[in-house]
Amino acid sequence: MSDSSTIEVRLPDGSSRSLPEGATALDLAKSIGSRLAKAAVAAVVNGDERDLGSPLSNGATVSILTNDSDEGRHVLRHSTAHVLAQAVVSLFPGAKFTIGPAIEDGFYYDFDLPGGRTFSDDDLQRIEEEMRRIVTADQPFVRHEVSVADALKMFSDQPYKCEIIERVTSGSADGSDAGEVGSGNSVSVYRNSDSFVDLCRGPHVPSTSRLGHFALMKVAGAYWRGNEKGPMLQRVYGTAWESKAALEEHLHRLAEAEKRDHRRLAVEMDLLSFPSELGGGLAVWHPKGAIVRKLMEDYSRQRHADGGYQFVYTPHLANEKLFATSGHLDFYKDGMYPPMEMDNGTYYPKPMNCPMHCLIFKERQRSYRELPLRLFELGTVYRYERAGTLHGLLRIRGFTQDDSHIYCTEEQLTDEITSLLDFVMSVLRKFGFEEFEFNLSTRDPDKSVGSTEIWEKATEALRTAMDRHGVAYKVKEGDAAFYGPKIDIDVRDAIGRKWQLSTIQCDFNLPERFQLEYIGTDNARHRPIMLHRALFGSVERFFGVLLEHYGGSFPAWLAPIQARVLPVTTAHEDHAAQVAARLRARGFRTDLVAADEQLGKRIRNAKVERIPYVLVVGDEDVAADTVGVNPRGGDVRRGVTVDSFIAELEAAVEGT
RNA sequence: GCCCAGGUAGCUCAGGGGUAGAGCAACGCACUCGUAAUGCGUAGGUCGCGGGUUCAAUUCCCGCCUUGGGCUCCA
Repeated sequence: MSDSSTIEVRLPDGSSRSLPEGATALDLAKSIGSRLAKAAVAAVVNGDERDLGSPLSNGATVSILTNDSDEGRHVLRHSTAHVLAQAVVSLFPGAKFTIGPAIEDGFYYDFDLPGGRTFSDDDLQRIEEEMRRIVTADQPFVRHEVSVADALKMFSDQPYKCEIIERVTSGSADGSDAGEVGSGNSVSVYRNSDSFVDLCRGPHVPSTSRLGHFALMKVAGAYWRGNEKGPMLQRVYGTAWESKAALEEHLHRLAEAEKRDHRRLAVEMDLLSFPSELGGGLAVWHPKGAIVRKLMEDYSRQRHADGGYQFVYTPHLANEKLFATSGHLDFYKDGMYPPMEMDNGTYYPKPMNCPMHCLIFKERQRSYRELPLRLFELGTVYRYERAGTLHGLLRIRGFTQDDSHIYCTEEQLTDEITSLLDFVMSVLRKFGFEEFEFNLSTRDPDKSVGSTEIWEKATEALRTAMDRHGVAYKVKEGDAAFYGPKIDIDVRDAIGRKWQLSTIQCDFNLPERFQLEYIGTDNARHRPIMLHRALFGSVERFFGVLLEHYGGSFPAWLAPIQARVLPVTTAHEDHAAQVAARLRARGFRTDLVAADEQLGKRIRNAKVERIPYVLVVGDEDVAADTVGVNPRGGDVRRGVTVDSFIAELEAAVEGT
């Protein structure tokens, strides 16, 4: 088919196309269609991402990356990061630039500014203006392969780039370095003006004019290579999209997420607060937050009772000897509150409940007939989180785990984990989560206890359980806790964000340390295996996630107030009070707001408070024993009998 | 802990070297109203805390506390 002057390339749909020899990926895109050529940002040639300007070879399989695909946006963002670096280098002579990858929804670039200078918000504006100038200048991104020696010369005034080059070529690079430059004896660089060249593996868009729908978002500190002891760099975050509309949509999504911020909603809805007098990372629950929390906890207790768990309570403090035995003082001391001295002993607030549950197990001799023994506690723990990491309810210092420790035999392990997966998903579904992702964390040989055999057995049990369920999972190598492998379960919330909530962890360390034993059928002593598991994880954190998931509009069964009764005028207050009393008698959380203000205002207030049902009673309702029902997110219905509303509310509560 | 940005009335925020302002909320009065903000009035602040510069600091400078965004860490 092809002679010396044409080449043949294969397209993703299986078809082939002839092109003149020396044709580039862009030529290919143009030959397919002008719209494709316009949207093209890079190409995938035989599985590798390449610039559009790269010549194609005969027989290559080629697909064009367009700017509205994830991969295409990635290229777009990476190129925009380069423009950011170029702008900073031109505005801040002497600035050292380090790395600047594309990330979810955007990109960042880290800089080391001369004299430890930092960026201000004004700087960000100037940088953005300079970036727009560069985009308008339509500078081509031109790729060059250069030898390591030449690259080192080229970047002689850029120590961070030299470090990356050296690490890559010495083979000690990790993934992020390889991502910057590629690997081998030569490195690739991209030049897009006489004054700016950056080390990069590519690919990039053909020219800066292909960019433009971007915004710089914020400036933050970041350590070089993420190392706390390394230099603190200035990181500029930005976002970039293929079109103005996509950029605006993204900014809109951010604004929407901000409206759902659980800290904002917690104040607006009077749910809880973090008084500074109390200390960082410690919350107090106001009545409306407390009722929701109680409902969550009651539900959890009910499900655990149904699931064969036994409830226990343990104290908040323990003698240091307990945490020495459990190993927390060896492995977890940095995460613990400082000790207090009393009665010639040293006591610590507990960072976990497991050691105390082990004491309960150990308190008397156990038989195999008791296993699996499932101990459950809503146990409040205290962890010393570093000040800069605290974040509303999502990261706090005092929190309550829906914590359980299951003691079982090796043979029971797989079954137990299998039923746990059901249990977890069933409980989470009750809270409106439908999408789950599973992660299996395996052993880190440098930070683990226990024999290889038992790690393998436990990991296998976790795998088997997930396979039985047919759930897909990702493996995170080396991500396990020191005491055993685990399954972490992420959920997607109503606006698609991912939260890690539940965890199921195998532990063969604590049974060892506490010398836990049971008597088997063979009348001999055996060591049980222990499972740690939490569904909410932390009740506080789960509450925060729920608040954002529902955007404050709790379903009827969880809403602090389920129905509010509003008399149209003071003349209707008696009837309104009767309606409210009837609802309360049926166990519904109901209140009444008297006619001191106009009806419209009171309805508005109820809506702002996200109350599921607003009931209006006026003359007609007094006469007919009815209410006007104004449901959240629905239409007003007049003349509904109180009894039928009660049935409706009952159904709404049951249904969720 | 480190980098950046904040801290002004209960909340959201404006202001700015000459001892402070709005909207909402609160309170009072009038209005009694059928589905998302009635009107008028009153009260409310050591402008985060401490120090410095100045005739004068809420404003400028320094330190601390605290909140938020990141880094690191993590439920």
